[in-house]
Amino acid sequence: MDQPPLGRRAQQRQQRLAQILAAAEQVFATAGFEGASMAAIAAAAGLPKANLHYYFGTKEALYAALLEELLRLWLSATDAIRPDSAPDAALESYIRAKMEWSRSRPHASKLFANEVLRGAPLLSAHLAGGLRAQVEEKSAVLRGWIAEGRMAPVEPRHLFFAIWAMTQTYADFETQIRLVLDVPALGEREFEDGVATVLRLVLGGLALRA
Amino acid sequence: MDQPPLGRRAQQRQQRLAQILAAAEQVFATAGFEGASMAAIAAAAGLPKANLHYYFGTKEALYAALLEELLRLWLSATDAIRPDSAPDAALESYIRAKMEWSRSRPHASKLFANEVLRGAPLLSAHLAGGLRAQVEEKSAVLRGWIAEGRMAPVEPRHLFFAIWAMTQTYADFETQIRLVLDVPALGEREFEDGVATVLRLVLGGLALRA
DNA sequence: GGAAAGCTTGACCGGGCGGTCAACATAACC
DNA sequence: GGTTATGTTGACCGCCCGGTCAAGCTTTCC
Repeated sequence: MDQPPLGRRAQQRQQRLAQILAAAEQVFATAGFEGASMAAIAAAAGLPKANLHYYFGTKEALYAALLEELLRLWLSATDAIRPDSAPDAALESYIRAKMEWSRSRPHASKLFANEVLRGAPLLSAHLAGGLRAQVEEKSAVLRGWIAEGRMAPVEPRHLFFAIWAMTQTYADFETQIRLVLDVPALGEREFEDGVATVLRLVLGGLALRA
Repeated sequence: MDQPPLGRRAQQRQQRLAQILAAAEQVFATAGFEGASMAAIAAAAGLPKANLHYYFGTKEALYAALLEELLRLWLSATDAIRPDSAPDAALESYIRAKMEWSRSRPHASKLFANEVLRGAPLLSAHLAGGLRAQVEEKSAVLRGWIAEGRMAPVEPRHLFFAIWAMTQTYADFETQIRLVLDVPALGEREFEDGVATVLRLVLGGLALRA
């Protein structure tokens, strides 16, 4: 919005903040809030520990800042679901976006999973607020499609739960999937198979496919 | 297998072990391994902390014992999937069993989720061993059904990932589901809707339903 | 150029953690 | 009943954690 010349100081500050947040995302995601130590995050960021406290104050504040930032991205994925969309194309686009998010930002997904597992102490307000409102809005669209006979009848909110679960599992449970598939890491192949499976279940289950 | 008379001492020992494991399951599930403290588990069990160490030695040993016990139950749910079963009945039975497990033992499911999120440091051997073998075995059954034209072609292992994700989400992400649905707790109604949704997606997606 | 404001960092602190132990209590065995 | 094996527990320990701070450094502003 407003960046006049943006002085050298402000520039370095932005970079430091991003540097710390990136390190925190990685450490928090795999260690959880309690398991992560400020020392470990500092080491991952290549900065002294006291520096993190200068910018974020407390561990919890750093964690909260990270969650807020990621939640903004997370909520912006349902754009394709609009009343005038074609149901199959809209859902396919949504599923592909979710899957791509799991692939490109697995740490973010794991971070959410950790937070929700813990009872979402810092996120419950957002879940009951912004997320719930968005689900209600998009559910209304789906109910419209169902009423018009354009897709099979389902409880739309539970459909969202199912889609979230199936797509995020490729990030959150990556370890398990990797070990069962006996591959060193999830690659193109695995994600393509995953997308194909999820699309088949959702589109097929909703009678949006031959 | 072998319980002769089973003396008073051995009886009390069994009870103590169960008592500690039950408390540990609850605390580890919501706090994670690092977040849980032996003091908290002891308090939940109504025993002094030193008593837990007498029976299990270390925190990690207690955690490992718990995981092993729960894994045994977890692996016993695929019994319905056999070559001579009807695909739709077998998968429906499997899904219902998984969903019931999420409902009756949410702590156990959360415990697994926590462990896998952390990279499964204590479970990776079992995942690459027993679980993988079981998935391969059951996948072979599904491939047989597909070859006979009794269900739509899918990568069976990814189908399992999808079913696990959809069913376990009702335990692991219970907080999120509860907040989005705006209910104080997940009850019969919510689980029935969940079962119906998962069944529709899986059976419909695999062309096992009208 | 000099003062003020913002940033960096090693050293330090109290508290809570997992784990230990010695002293005691209770059950089992002859 | 006395001896031994097993269970119980409060008190304690060293360690690592999140957080603080003062001293020094760098940029900004006049």
